[in-house]
Amino acid sequence: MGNNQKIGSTEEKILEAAKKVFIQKGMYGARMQEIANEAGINKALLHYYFRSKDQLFEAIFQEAFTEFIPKAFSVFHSKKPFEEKLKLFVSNYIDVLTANSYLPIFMLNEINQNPDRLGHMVNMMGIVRDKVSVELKINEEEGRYRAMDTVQLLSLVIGMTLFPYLAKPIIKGAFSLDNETFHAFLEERKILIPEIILNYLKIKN
Amino acid sequence: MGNNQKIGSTEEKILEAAKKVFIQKGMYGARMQEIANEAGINKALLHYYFRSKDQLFEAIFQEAFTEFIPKAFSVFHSKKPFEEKLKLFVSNYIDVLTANSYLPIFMLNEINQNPDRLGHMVNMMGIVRDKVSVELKINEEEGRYRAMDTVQLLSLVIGMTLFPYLAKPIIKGAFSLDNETFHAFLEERKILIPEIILNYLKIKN
DNA sequence: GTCTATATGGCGATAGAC
DNA sequence: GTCTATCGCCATATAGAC
Repeated sequence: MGNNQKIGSTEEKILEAAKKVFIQKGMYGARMQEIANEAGINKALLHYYFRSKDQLFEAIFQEAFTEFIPKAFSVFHSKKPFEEKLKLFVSNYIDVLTANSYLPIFMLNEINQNPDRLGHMVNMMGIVRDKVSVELKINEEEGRYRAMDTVQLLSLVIGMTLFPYLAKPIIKGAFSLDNETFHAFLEERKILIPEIILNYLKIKN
Repeated sequence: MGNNQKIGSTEEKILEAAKKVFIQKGMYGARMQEIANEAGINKALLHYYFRSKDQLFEAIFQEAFTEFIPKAFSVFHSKKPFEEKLKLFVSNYIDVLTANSYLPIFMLNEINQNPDRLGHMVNMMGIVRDKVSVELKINEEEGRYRAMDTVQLLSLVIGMTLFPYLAKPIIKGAFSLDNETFHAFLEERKILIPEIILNYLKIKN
């Protein structure tokens, strides 16, 4: 393992091109010819490096899974206080998503069409839930937070954070936001989302 | 216009089958043969009723758009107080989604791959935003709510509500929820989501 | 490793009998 | 309206020269 392919190597050019086309068109909409064009090479070379379209797709999909998701959830493994973790997660997640804005809808769609692809993600999310559970419990027992189900909390935060990327064309179209305004809209959520959640969790004196 | 095709007519059987297959596999993953099998008829009949695969797809897509979306957002045209509208919207939206749980990921994905398909939705969402804006403004001026951007509010509520349907296999898999538990999880959100939003909006005395 | 040329199969679409 | 048979294309995949 390890990313010690030369930068600019043919294999890497193929992976870049395939990522772009697969994410844009999906597994069935993508064409091997288009990937070859995008990579500036011949169609037959794709089969030389990756035996089939399926295997090329799987390489892209797994790469997204093993790099993207862990990066987004890494904060939960730190030792910071819960409120800080929450703020950092949202902020960090928004940055990662902004840099890969077409990845989420692609991944969700492919997982829905073939749930077998879930793989390791299941374990990772389970660990995140357990860690968050412990912190919620402590805060609850010490009278700072109200009781709240961890799965609800996580899915609310992730839902709020992720949605603008999934519905980007709808939001931009329906509310006539240009790129700059849309970006500002996303940035604002780094503050807004933790604020809303913490405001609900915290018991007022 | 008008749904006065006989129930069980060939055309309706085709539409049912096409809806099922297109939603499951997407535009490019779907096969005309599979739709024909699902409808219990011959492949050639599909072309007799709908000239091409594209036109059949468009029929399905537009039906989802013109029935599903307006139903979900109809509450905002009523005269109830804002808090009630919010609660009804979330509750009603969850019911509509539960009855069509594979529709959202399908629609979002197809819109992302071809944003031209947005069509009328743009106008409808614009109207919803304007109505909500007015109500937020009144509540703000009368000192009950803090100031909040309408697009943020709408996208937070929709994001929280929609997300479990988009990530259904992930949530069920990662947190090992069976069907019953997952359904209870969804029901709980009818209360939770409005509570969180209103708790944030309302200014405490 | 990289290319051109070609094989192979599948899919959307049509022709034409009934 | 509904079927069977078939066309024509295009996409994946392979063969084989360089």
